[in-house]
Amino acid sequence: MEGSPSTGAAGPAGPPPSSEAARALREVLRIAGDTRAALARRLGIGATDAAAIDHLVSSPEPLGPVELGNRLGIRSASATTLVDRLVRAGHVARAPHPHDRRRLSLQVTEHAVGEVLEALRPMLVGVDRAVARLTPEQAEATAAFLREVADVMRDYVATAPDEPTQPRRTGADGG
Amino acid sequence: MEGSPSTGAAGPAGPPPSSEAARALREVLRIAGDTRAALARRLGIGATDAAAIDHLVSSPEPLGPVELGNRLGIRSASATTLVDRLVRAGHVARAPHPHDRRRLSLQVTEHAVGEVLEALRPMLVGVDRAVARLTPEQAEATAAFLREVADVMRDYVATAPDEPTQPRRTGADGG
DNA sequence: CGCTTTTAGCTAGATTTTCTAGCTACCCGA
DNA sequence: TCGGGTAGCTAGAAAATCTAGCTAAAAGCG
Repeated sequence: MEGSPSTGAAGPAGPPPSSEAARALREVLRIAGDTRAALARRLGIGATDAAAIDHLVSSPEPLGPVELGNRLGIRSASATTLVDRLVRAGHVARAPHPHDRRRLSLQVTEHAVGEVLEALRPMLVGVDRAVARLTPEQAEATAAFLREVADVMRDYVATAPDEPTQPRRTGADGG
Repeated sequence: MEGSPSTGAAGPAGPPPSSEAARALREVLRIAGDTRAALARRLGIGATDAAAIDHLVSSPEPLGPVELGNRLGIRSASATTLVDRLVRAGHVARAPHPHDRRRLSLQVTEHAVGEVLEALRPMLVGVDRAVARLTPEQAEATAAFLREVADVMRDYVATAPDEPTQPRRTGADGG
């Protein structure tokens, strides 16, 4: 995510952009971060809650609170509170895991899925319209490109430190 | 953001996917939301703080706390506290606006820009590598497609409500 | 110019969210 | 059966955001 700071903040000696495609992609990634907050506002919930529902509905296998917290980058205790919130709001239900009695299988309610789809519709419609403008060959090349980008981002997220690199300082010490 | 629940959760009778490209794009958008948190962890700051720096470095015109808060979807009071944090951490400096003495022009320090670029490098390298695999024609089509997607998302963010659609309930009332 | 309205930024106190620390129940391998 | 590791939860502390309201400066208008 996060755009191209060199052109925005550096002086006139900044390096030339590698390509228009890379520039456009970075812009997409930057705004994509903002769309999560926009979805949360449309749903009337917090950004983390919206991200949690997003993960739950798009994961091929059911998740429990701890695994959900890992994907969101929050602690297990925070994940428990998060799930409490989602259950209280009627977005999620706790179900037992079929094989492991320690675990829970979090189920997004049909109502919540419908709400999310409805809130996302304007964007999904616009995306489909953009896709429709591509020729089959262009669509195929774009899909392969995007899958590669997704792999890169997945790896970026996975290799991020589990904890902050410094103990989250509140005050200044060096003046 | 936010994946394609219909194809993931529906049974075998679900509608065919609109296209591989759309599916790949939705995956990219979903993961892009997570990369913001990953960047924040690498920088040792909060997700909002990382998003703020991102906006500041990629905005063509300088921003003040209030406008920054608008783009992040937070209140002006929270934006003041956010800027306090960033200034304390040495990531941002407050500078006077040249024409309007009410306003501030927030400047990202060179050190912070360097840190962000360093933290993003693995992803930017991977993106550039993916772009390099495209032919010039494919790159052009992809760039046009991504610009259109960015426009759609910008509009999606802009048309989101300023305030939550419901007063952020904490407890259940019907149960 | 003087007056009113609007805007940018800030402070104070309350609310919400996440964190650290630690606990129980359960799975798995020796 | 025993011991290590994992999933989920609770309690209290810390951090982030919010609401309400303030001052100063710009902008509009007689």
